[in-house]
Amino acid sequence: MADLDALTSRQREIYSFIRSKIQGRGYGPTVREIGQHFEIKSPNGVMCHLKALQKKGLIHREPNMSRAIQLLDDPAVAPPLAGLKLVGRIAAGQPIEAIEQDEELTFSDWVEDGGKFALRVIGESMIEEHIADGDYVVIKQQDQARDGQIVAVRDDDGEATLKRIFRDRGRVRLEPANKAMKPIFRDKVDILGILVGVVRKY
Amino acid sequence: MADLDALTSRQREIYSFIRSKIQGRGYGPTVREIGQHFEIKSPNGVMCHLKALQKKGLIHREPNMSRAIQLLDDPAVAPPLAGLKLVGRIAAGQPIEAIEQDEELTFSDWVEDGGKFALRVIGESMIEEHIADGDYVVIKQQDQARDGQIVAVRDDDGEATLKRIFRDRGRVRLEPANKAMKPIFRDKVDILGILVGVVRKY
DNA sequence: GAGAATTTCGAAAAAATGTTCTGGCGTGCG
DNA sequence: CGCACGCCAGAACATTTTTTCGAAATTCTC
Repeated sequence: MADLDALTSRQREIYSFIRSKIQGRGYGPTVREIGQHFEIKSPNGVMCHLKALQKKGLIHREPNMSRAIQLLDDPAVAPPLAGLKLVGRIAAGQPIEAIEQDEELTFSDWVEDGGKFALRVIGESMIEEHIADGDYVVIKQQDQARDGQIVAVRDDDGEATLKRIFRDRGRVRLEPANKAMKPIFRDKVDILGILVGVVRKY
Repeated sequence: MADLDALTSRQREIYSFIRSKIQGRGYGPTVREIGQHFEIKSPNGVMCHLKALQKKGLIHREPNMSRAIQLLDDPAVAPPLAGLKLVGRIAAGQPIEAIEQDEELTFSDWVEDGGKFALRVIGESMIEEHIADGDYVVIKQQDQARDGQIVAVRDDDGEATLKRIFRDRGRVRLEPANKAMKPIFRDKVDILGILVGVVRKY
């Protein structure tokens, strides 16, 4: 990635103006449009900045062509990963924005890789695992599971159910995480996938 | 969405040429560029098609401006939402892929709107709300909160802490969701935001 | 077949746009 | 201080680009 630090503040302004135009309406600004927005009365003033941006590798231009500005590190090509800034600790007195955030809470691993789906939790059968009624569980599709894993299985009635799985002398034991409920035993179960995440929305 | 069926084959060709240019290099073609590509020797030939496309509502043009073509049903404006298929019930015997999925579990509301951040939960203070150690909470930044809401507040030591908030005779009571812990009272608290989501990854 | 819509050509006018040159102002640096 | 550099004004020029006018071939419809 091109280092934005090497830009002057003016150049950064102009760069993001160009970007906003391209993303906002689908085509970039002309030299004069840029000048008008920043109250630069001479096209040459803008030309200087464009040349600087070009030299620093942020944009590419075709000579003698109107609006022919390409953004080189185009985020449209590499769409922003769906993520949230992960703020682990809050330094006293500092605004949140100032905190160093080198981590992100991303959902791309759930969304992009495929082979996963979500299921809305009904009931309290996994409440001791802190999976509550109304939560969503993210399930990775696979038909095998190891002992002790939490799996989504297809129940007798065709509904999906979430249980911890154990093999028990040739049979399968499905154990809820709720003392008020009893484990169920089956000779064979239809595993839909294993639990990889929980999401709750308020 | 505009019905592409109403287009002649020529118009469809030209429309997708414009689209490919915009998406490929970031700026659209000029009238002449379109003409050159389709071997239309007169700019007016192209103008006709552009006017037709405009009348049919597929593009928008600004008069007297070069390359000022906007695609109206632009899919780049509505990027694919990050989401998981939401499978509420599993029909017996059918493969998962075959289930009707009209709902999705999306994270775009957390990611796109801004003003939100994530915090890793340390400890068991909210365990009765089924927010466990190691979970991530999604916080919407705001400095006000209503009684009973779960909020992230900046603690004395500068750390963030998650508590349920109540106003109690001029003072603020912060109540953990854990019987083993006692509520704390403060004259004034620094609210970082309110809880809007919980995410757990296995 | 008449008429409308689609498609194209050719030429020319008008406007927009990119480019270059000259000059000026300020800031930081050796 | 001289000098490089960022920043901009103003004017002039070359090109590109849009737009219009007039005309025609083709296809489709009523």
